[in-house]
Amino acid sequence: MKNYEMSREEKKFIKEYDITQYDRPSLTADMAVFAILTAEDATEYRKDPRKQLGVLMIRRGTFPYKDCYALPGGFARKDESIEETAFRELKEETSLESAFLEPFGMFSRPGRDPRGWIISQGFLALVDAEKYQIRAGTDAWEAKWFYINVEQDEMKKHVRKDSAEICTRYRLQLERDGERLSALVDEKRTFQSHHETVEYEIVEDDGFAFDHAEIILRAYLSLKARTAQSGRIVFDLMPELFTLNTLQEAHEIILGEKLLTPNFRRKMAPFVIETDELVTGPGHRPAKLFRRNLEAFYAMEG
Amino acid sequence: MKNYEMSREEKKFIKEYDITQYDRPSLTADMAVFAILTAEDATEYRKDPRKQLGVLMIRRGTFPYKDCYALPGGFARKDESIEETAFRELKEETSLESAFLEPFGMFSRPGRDPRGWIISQGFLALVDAEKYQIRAGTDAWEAKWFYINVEQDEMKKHVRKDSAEICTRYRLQLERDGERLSALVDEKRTFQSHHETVEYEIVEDDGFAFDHAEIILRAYLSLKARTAQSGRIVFDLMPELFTLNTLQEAHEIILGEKLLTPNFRRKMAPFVIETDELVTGPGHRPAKLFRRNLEAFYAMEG
DNA sequence: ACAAAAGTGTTAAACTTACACCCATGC
DNA sequence: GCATGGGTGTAAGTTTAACACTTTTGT
Repeated sequence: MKNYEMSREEKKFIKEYDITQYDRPSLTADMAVFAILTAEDATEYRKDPRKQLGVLMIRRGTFPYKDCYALPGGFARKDESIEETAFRELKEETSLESAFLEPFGMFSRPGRDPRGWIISQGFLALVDAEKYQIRAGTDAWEAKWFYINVEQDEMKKHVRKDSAEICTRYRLQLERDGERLSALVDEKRTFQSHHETVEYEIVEDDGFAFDHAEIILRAYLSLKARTAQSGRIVFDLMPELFTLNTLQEAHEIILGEKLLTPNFRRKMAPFVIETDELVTGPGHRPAKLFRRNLEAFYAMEG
Repeated sequence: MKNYEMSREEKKFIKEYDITQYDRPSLTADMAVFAILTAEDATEYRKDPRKQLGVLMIRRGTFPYKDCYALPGGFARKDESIEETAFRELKEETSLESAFLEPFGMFSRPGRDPRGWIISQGFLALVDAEKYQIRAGTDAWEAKWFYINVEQDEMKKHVRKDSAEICTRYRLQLERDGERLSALVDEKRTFQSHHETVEYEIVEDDGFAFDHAEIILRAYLSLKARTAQSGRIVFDLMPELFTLNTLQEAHEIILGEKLLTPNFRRKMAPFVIETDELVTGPGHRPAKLFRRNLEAFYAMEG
């Protein structure tokens, strides 16, 4: 409901405006869909099955990058916003109706797609694996959950009086059922003339389509950063009811470090509400189920 | 340096691939350039001139939105990334060589540009006003600094057991030399089926081109959020040497609240280095100049 | 002298961290 | 019994928040 009204002159201008006279890119949305997966290791009595962070990949059936794995995603249409593209594609390719879905970066490096000038909005998507996992195996798009592993491989640091350069090499590895994708991505933070810039470069790539190794890495780093900050984001990986230990495991998997249980529980206490329900595990005390405390999430400033 | 090699078959596919068969958008980069401006109020002796947050706007000389104010920005070229577009345009339109420049959102709502399907990557840009301010008055693009004022106007909150809706109305006002632009933008956070979404809508718009009122608001909110979090970002609004009071004022202007000086100084102490230089002000003790402590910025993890 | 800004010190409250400990369960 | 995960308490250390206070300057 804008107050702006076009004059006749302006209407004429618009009518005669030829947008095709300029080069235009194609626009896609690519989703890095994460979930906490339960490893299908042989579990001994009393020992909980190990959990891991998983990312959803799609095997490409066509050129380019045929038989490589790519992120779910697709081309934007004229009559939708890029967020709508992302939701539509997520639904089409995974039949998931709802998920955490948030743009985290634009990928537009020249040459990133051999078909031409194609830019991509990267989305970070989080789903509850229990709700989803079953469908993944049965669908027709060759979707597959991979276990993801990111290691900080190496780091060079040059800090001088008024410039700095910090390079970090990340090793990204996806693995499942003997299939293995891996890549090395360099992150370069430069500080010069009092401003910081960050650049990424794919140094080595084995099995990923396009620049999707970089997209996955950056999605993961953004997930990790947000987990470290407030932890709120991790709730989006949980089902409606969850135990505090499940939540803690999710935090630990994302952060890559063990947390102290008593402290973790105290920190989370305001954001969860205890329910009457219990889950029994083999050989140990049953755990209480919790749900989100929406009021606490939205208590601030108001 | 990717390991991926194309087969002959694939090369043929690529050669025959016609990207023009699909609809494509035009892509622009729009920059919300912020700086701390010194208000040109008549200042009494001993009283420091008031400072305000400023945004750089450009008066449009052509349709559409002729005579409205728009953000600096422009169309992306085929052979550059969107970050390069942003830097190029910033330089072309403001002759600034360096600035903090970071993408913060993609704007792609259908109908946002009457010329057709045009999407825009929003950038948050921060510059040191002292370095810049002089050029602003003399350049040929009708660039102009506006004082920006954002008020949280109204808020509706409905939090139920498993859904929530929080609407906030923001009043955005830009003002300078008697010229005045204003807009109302609604923010709607929805929490449903355990996931949160955020939407923005321009409810009222007076003087802004396109959806730039929304872009400015979201850029400001992102600046404010990052200031509240760590405050590191505020250094990008400072010149090389600055007093702690200048820095504190910048924080206060962005956050819209007074801070306690002793606490602020303690918090900033690790990130600044004292220099020998002093600035004298009228009628009060001279202030020490500080510069950034890069080592502290990059001390973590390594 | 005095008003304005520059800058320091002191304390209580809040939060974080680390560790020690008890509980409930199924084999 | 015992290993495993579920769950609580407590004390030390650190950070934050609030306020009182001294210093230096130009007119």
